[in-house]
Amino acid sequence: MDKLKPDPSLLKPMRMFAGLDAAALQAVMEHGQARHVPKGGTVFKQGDQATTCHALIDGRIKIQHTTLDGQQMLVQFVGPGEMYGTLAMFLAGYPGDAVAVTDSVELLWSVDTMKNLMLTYPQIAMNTMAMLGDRLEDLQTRVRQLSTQRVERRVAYALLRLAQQAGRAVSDGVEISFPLSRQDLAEMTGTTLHTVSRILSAWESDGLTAGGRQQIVVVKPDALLAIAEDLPRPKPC
Amino acid sequence: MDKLKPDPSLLKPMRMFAGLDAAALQAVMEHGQARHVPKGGTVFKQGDQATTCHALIDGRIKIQHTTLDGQQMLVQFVGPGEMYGTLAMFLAGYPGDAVAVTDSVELLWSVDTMKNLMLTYPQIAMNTMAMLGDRLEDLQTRVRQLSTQRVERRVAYALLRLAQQAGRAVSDGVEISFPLSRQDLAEMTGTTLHTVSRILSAWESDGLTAGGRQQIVVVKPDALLAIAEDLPRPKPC
DNA sequence: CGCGTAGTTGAGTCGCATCAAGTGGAGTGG
DNA sequence: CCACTCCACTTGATGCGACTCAACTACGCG
Repeated sequence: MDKLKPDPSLLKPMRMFAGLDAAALQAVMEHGQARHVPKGGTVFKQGDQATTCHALIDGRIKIQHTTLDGQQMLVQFVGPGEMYGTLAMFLAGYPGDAVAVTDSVELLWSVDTMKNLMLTYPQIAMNTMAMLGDRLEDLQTRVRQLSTQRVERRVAYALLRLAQQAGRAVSDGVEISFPLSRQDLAEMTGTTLHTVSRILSAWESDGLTAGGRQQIVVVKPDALLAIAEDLPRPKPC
Repeated sequence: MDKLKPDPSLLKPMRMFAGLDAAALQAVMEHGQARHVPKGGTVFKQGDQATTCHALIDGRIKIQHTTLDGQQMLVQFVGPGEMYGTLAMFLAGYPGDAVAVTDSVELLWSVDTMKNLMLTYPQIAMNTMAMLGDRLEDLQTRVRQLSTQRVERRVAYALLRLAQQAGRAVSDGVEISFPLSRQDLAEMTGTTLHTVSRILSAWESDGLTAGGRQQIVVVKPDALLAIAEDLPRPKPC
């Protein structure tokens, strides 16, 4: 909860505030506040009255839903520069939990403040709609995959996506740059940790991936892509 | 493509234009145009450059995605008073096909016009975001169901939802008021028409539903609800 | 009357969830 | 420094839901 020095240039690369001039960015920044969230800390909880919306400066946050019967579903991983909790502005409460998977730094605004900013600078509203549109497309992709694709394909797709969003080049490939458990992958792809574990074991013995505890390295992205797109598998070399 | 008489009061009950005064509604209406779409007619096609957004006055439209490999997915049925094709304002092209399942009447605006209206009347943008938020919630429900629930539950849920949105009271229950095939239900719930057919046959012989060709009547909504929520099944009466 | 489209129903198969142990590394306390 | 205890992960065995393949029926329309 440390108060950090505000700096409008932080907002510059954020899609939500694209196209705003320096004065507007200054105004936005003045209405928000920065804080630190420790690893494992909760930013907001599912069902809570939505009073704030958030932008991640550094770290990684996961958004997770819990159903009435205890089933978990991982909605998304949020990286630096991305907004989260914005949906709550238009709904009764937060639709999921937000938990820091690594130490994180975020900016936050009250919902009322952000609504006023949107009315003052309609461009923010337009940008937000574009972001919501993208998320709708994403979710539709996910629905389509769940409806029509095998588990292995979905896991391959999820892993490639994570590598792209949060990959870090290492000696033998691209490593997901934050702790990611089999359970997380299972919740992202709508399967069980058992099945994910089996799939990763198989891939590992084929040399497609490597990794350890809560940590995965994509060694052969092209081979994974072939699985994700259901191309005929190349020679097992 | 008949030109129909514009009437601002048509917009009054629409969520997208909630909170606008008469003058604003008048302005919105003046920029749009009405037209007729015959049953089976296509309003827009997936991938087309998005140039228009739409509101349904009367009839029923279905929004459908087609994947590269030919798989179909039914995204939603649109009823009178609802907007569709709005998402396209923020994306490259229309994310799906829009096809009239009955003779329909719609209003349409060009995307540029609507964007200008949003900048002039930011309330429209706020309302649109709220609608997008609801759709996101819907899709998340769908993802959750696909991940965790059996087919029968999903079909029961879909049917109840349709009955609620587009139900018409008839002598022996509530009838879905537009032609709905098993294939449609299958595409909505992520299964095959075979499985849907089996399920409906079973329900029909238990007296939960009735129906014929492209037509379904919900006879015992409470029993269906029990299935949708996975409650212990009551006595087979 | 014949054709096309919508729906039904059976048999066979298999992907994946479920149940059930068991392993190994990381952190903790003695 | 070593034993203890989690917790993430692995791996086998088993069963079943639902997809696939394949006929077949019935309705509606020209």
